[in-house]
Parts: sequence; structure tokens; C-alpha cells
Amino acid sequence: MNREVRVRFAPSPTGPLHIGGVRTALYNYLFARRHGGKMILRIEDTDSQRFVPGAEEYIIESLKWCGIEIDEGVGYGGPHAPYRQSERREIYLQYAKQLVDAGWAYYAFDTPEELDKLRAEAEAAGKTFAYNFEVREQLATSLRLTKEEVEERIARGDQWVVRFKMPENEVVKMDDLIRGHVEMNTSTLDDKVLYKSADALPTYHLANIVDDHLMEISHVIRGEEWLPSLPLHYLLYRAFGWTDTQPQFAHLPLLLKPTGSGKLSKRDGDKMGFPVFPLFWTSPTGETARGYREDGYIAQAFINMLSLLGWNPGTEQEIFSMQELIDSFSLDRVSKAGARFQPDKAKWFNAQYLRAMSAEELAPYIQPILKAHGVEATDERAGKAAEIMKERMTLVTDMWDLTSFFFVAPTEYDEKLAKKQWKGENPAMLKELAELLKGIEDFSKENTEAVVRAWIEAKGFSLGQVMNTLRLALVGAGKGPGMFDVTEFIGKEETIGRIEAILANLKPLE
RNA sequence: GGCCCGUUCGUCUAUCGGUUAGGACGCAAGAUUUUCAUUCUUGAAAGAGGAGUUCGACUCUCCUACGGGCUGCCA
Repeated sequence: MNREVRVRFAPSPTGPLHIGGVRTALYNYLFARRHGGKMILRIEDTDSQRFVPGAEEYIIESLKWCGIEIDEGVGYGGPHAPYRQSERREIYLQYAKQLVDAGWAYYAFDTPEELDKLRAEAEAAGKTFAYNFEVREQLATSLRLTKEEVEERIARGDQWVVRFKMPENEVVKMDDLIRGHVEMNTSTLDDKVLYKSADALPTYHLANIVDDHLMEISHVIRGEEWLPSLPLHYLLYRAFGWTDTQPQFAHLPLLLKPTGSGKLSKRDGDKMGFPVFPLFWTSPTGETARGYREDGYIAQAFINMLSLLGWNPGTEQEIFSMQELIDSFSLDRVSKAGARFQPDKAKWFNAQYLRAMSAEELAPYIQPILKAHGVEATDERAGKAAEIMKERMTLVTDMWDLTSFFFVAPTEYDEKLAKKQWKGENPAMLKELAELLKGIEDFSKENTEAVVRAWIEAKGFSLGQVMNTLRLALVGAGKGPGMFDVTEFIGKEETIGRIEAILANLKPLE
């Protein structure tokens, strides 16, 4: 069957979007673009208890920052609107009832407390309680109660849920685009809740199948944690009679903690000093979490790094633009095993992106940093400063330390370097160098360098001696680019000014 | 506990029965360098274990071990 590719990213607004979620969104997006299909953003807010204000906006902003474009969905509209499940309540109730009428589901009146008790009892007996074919006829369900009793309970306002009537001892045969053929016996599965009257909302399972069907989703690409519910989802498609248009499934390997065991979590980031979220997040209760953007990562570097966690192109290429990812992405090359997230590699990618950028591209990143330090500079100069230093950068946030001396004269001098250089004949030598510099008309780095080198040679100084003393005066520390990059950038007047400042302010040590 | 998925250097991974098991991050050593970096060269580093199938297995099958996920009126 050849139909239009339509995929969806369907997060739940229970908090900030985790990098595992971003990767799922990315793979969906790459798949959609690769096949000329559509990318849909659906918000699955069917858990009224766990809803977190601001999470939805965070998700949308994160995807935008990452360059993952949405064709239809919350915040974008589209032919299947609304895309927020809480706004589709009526739809689900109708389908839940349809399932009950067809004998695929039933009403259950157990209270949460009663279920807790059953679970506790089973646990005490060393077993696990399962709401399934063995118990459903003994519990307060429409399978045991008469039609009148059921109607009466509903009419008087008893809370109820609709549960799926999982068939007994049937082998469900499934196909996964990443894992291949998978089989599961329904007797090991339980009767999942599909709809709850308490908040008049469906659970994930019902909402998901109904919406994927109505929104004509062709491929469901989601995390591996969903694999155990795949048989239920297959059976739901069958129960609704939608098997002919059922989407194909692909379950992605999970992102694991850098060390230790388990899925990556927010805690890991706090503990090990790296972000697990794309953007900085502040929860309604005031808790915060760092983000890749604020930590100084370039969006495309972040995406590039994520793209390779669980997928590889089969070539040795590592640096990919979004378009290159789209052109080479394929679910065939997604790996099966979970991938440990490695913060160091994220830094390496960022450094690679930074050094590939031009002065014009760097300007927008350095400008806010300069402004925050009270420096006003033209985009051209700001970008140029960053460009000169880009090979030394790992993160955008390194920029101030790396370039401040281009804009601000040193206010103090590095002790170690001063001790080494600011002694003996060096202060006098520097004074003489200032006189030499005053006489240079063309202050370009090429010309200045030629003149100064000739002078050094004529005077019999060593290059290191002169350069390091000059560095002390102009930069104030043992860092920075070649000295002639500095002199050209700050210009003749400032160069001489800084030399005069050190001569006036710093006493020779010795 | 039950069910399901997985298992190649420390980490991300290539290999789709025959390779000196390749690359990248990180690490180490050396070279370059006016500082700090960069860059370059080199190095250490892997098929979980056991049975099969086969002329031949990292690759296929089974068992074991280990890792992960699920087991909610959460997604």
C-alpha cells in the first residue's frame, strides 16, 4: 500500500521536553521530510493530574530552536484540528462506547482504593495482580453485573472506566520496522483502561489509536518503552476494524545514562553537569533546569549529536546539516540497543560547528555576550573577534573569556606572566617598542609584524621575550591569538595606550 | 516475580559467513607553536560465556549470563 507519509510527535505536557523526546521528534521529522510527508505535533494531555502549565509552550519553542518544523498541530493548525487531546474529549467517549457495544470492552466500577487493595494483597502473597480474564468476571464490571445494574450505577454518578477485554491465549503477530517480527501471547497482558469517567478523558492507548487513525498517521515512530503495549494497539485497530489503514510501527532504542544504569533522567544532568533539556526551564513551582541553548550549544550541533545516538549513515561522515540528515536518514539504519548519552561528544560537535562558522555567522552569538558585559561593538568587529578565536571555543559561553581583551584593556596583570616578563630590560624594551609602533603608518597585521620582526632582529631580542612582554601589556595574561592579530584589531592608538598604561601602573618585579 | 527487547574498544558505532575487526569521542606519547589553544603523527583499547550449523562465524540457531523496558483510572 502506497500512501502519503504522515508521522506525529505526540508528547505529554508533564514537564520540559527531555533530549530523548527531542531525538524521537527528530527521527520523526527526518523520516517525514525524507519521504516528502507531513510532520504532526499532537499534545497528549489526557492525564489531568500530571499536567504542567508551560510545558506545551516549552515543547513548541524547543522544536523551533532545534529546527524541527511542524506541518500540522498544536500552534500550527491543520485539517484535523484540534490537535490537543483535551479538546477532543467527545470523540473518544463515542469510540469507547463503540468498543463496549461490540463486546471488545466493558465498564468497570472498581475504585482506585479497591484496586490498590487487590494489588497489595497479591503482593503480600508473592504475586502480581493483573486485571485480566482471570478476575474480570468476579469484579464489579459490566461482564458480571446486569445491564440494569450498570445503567443504574452510571446514572447515580458512580465513577467508571472502560477496560479493553483482552482475548485469552491468542498470539498477536506484529511487525516492527526496527525490530522485525515480534510475537506476544495475550494471556500475559492485562485489561487496560481505555477511558475514565472521573475526568472524562481517554487514556493514552485509546486516544492514541483513535487519533492516529483519524489523523491518517502512516508511521508511528516512538520510544521502545511502548513496545509492550504494541499488542494492545494492534488489537485496538482490529477491534475498530481499521487494520487496513493501521500505521507501521518503529520502536526506537532508549537513551541511557552516561554512567550507571537506567534511562537518562533530569537528575543525571544535575549530578554530572550537563543539560538533559534543550532549553532552560522554570517550572511553575520555581524549579529550574539548565538547557543546551543557554549552556552555549549551537542548535545544529546539538541536533547533529542527537541524530547519531541510535542511528548512523553507514559512512564515516559525522558532521551533518539538517538537509544532509534528511537526505541520508533511514529507519533501516537505526540500531536496536539503547545508546548511552555521552556529554563529551556533544562538546566536540559544538566545537566543530563553531569553528566552521564565519564572522557574520558568529556575530549574533557573541553580540548578546558583549552587551551583557557592557561592550558596544559593531557586528563586524564582534564577529571578527569571535572568528579570530573560534578554534579555541567549545561553547558559545566561552566567548567572553576568549575575546574580552579585544574590547577592554587589561585592568590587572596575570601574576605568573608578569613575574616572568616584567623584569630586567623588558620594561625599557617595551617602551622602545611603543616608540617604534608610533612610527608605523600601516597598522595592518602583516605590515606591523614585518616591521617589528625586523626591529627584533636588529636589536637582538628573542621573539618570545618581546611577544610575551607585549602580550602582558595588551592582553594581561598568557592567552590569546598571535600578537599582531591583537594589535591590528585594537588599532594603533589603543595598542600604544595599553603599553603606556602598563609602564605607568606596573612596577618592574625584581 | 512475569512478559518483551537487547549485548563489537571506557563511550557512540561500521561489519549484513572468509577483514591485520574500520571510524569517531575520550585517554596517552611525540611533533609544530610568541602565550593559551589549535593542528599533525603515533599508541593503548572490543566481538559476554557455552553449545551447535558450516570447509569457515562477530555475523545464523539454541541455552546461560548480563543490561534495559513494561507490568497504573502515567504517558
